Amino acid sequence: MGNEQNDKLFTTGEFAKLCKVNKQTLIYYDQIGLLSPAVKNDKGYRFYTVYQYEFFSVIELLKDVGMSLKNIRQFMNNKSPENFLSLMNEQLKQVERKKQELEIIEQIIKKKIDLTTTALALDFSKIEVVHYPESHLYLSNNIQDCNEQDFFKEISDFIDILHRSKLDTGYPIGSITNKQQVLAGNYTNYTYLYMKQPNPIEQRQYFHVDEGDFVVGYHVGSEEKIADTYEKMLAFIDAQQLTMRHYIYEEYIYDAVVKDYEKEYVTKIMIEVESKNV
Amino acid sequence: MGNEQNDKLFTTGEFAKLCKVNKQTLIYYDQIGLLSPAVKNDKGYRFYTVYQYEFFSVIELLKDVGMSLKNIRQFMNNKSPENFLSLMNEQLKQVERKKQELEIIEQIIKKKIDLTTTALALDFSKIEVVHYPESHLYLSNNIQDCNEQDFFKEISDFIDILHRSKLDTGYPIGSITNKQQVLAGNYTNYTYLYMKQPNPIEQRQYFHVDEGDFVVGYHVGSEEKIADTYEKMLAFIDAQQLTMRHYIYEEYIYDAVVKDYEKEYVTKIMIEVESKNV
DNA sequence: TGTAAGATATATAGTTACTATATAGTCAAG
DNA sequence: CTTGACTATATAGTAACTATATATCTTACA
Repeated sequence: MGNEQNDKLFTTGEFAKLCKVNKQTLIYYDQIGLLSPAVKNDKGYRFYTVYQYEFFSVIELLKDVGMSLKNIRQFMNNKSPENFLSLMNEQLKQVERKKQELEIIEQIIKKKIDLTTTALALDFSKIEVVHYPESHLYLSNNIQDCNEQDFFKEISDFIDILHRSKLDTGYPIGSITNKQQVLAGNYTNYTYLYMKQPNPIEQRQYFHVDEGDFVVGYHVGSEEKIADTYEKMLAFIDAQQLTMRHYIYEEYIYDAVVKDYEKEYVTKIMIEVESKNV
Repeated sequence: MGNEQNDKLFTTGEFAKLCKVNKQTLIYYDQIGLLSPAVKNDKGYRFYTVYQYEFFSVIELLKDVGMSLKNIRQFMNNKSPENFLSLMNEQLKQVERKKQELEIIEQIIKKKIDLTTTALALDFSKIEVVHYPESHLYLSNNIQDCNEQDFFKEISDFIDILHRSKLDTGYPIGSITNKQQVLAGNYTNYTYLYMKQPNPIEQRQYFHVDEGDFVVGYHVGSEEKIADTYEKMLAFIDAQQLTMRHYIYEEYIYDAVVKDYEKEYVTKIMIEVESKNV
């Protein structure tokens, strides 16, 4: 019958090397009844066959897709080609979900790289008029004059939908204030929260920001003193013979993620304007 | 100054709801110095600001890419736009790696679904001639007449390369025996191990299995009695006036992954043949 | 004003899937 | 017949939570 390599019994150490895992892991798998050696001699020594490698590699596969050892064991105690097939079909769906998640994470990371790169080149002391193309925003409910309770509920709901509807694009959460509030000096009584949607593919309705001119300035420091920056920007608008349109947009450029102290935070303020003489 | 929703302090419970995590998780994050509340009153009560949400969501992002809390904390203790940028660039690469891994897992699962579906429709008692197209195999070193030590080394190396070169296609590990051994009755003295490569895109050199006829049979039960099945198949070859060509291929159809007992395992045997009268 | 529900806090133990360590028994070579 | 390399079990440690027990605090209502 020739030699019988495939009858070779592997010791725990050898099999661990084959599987590229710690020996203790195999002992653990034996203990929890997930993968027991084909043979155990009278001294308690474990011996594995080469056929158990395929078994081990399926465990690895299922682990990689996120299955718990408990669930893997449950399946392994109920082996059949039919069960394996339905398990694999489930796992295929799971892989699809994971791929989608990674896709979203990738987009978010790319956007954060983009935004941070841009931010590093900015001069925060400058106030200027910038022409922006049309953009689409996903809005929260109206939060103007909200009390604390309601504000908590609204921001909570907003973040909820952002996640559930996969609308988190990596842009910062911005806020919209309307002209009346700003003119009354209520710079932080926001009307909406928003997140920019660069690819508004869905049927969902978005808030459209028209193409046009914006007076753009940056506030460095905590929100408490944002009035100073607003006043400078309003003076600039006056000097430039412009008029404010309906909304003012605020977005954090640098926040707790990249700066330690509130006094280093940077808020970008965009005031929608038009020429007075139009 | 209007109302100050954004100055609202969230209690641990509220902030946990906002972040969609267990309250204990926030306490844990505080304990390990990863995310501490903006305010802690004299009673030890924790209060978070809305700005800390962005911080939390970046932690979640980094966790999702596989970073440990320790490493996340290390970054968070060293905040700057520049560091954030380089971290994000690293994580982007990490996401690419993860996407590739998922791609491979997906292919393996799809192949296993394919193979199992096919297997369920097979009649294991039939011996027949099947025409197969050309195929490409990734081969182990020659393992003929190997002793146990060498066999361990070779199979270990083979599996190593399979993983490192991403050649695990989800097909079973097969074995090749040559004609001489089979004619001598040494059915299990294999010459090579192999894994089928359905998409041989690389520059790597593969073993080419020529298009042609194969006598295909199935052995049900442990390898010990495989001689019986081989003898039946050899008789079939004789009866059909065929001659064996150089190699015989063996692959597991049902193994420890889908069957509990060795006596239920199924091996597919493919004997390369040609017509005698050619 | 008192009290009870519901929140907060700390401290500790449990979970999963390992991983490391300590101690003791076993095997194979020289 | 001993030495070194292996095996075993038992136990503790790790990460990142999660649950539970006990105590304190806040708030809403009678």
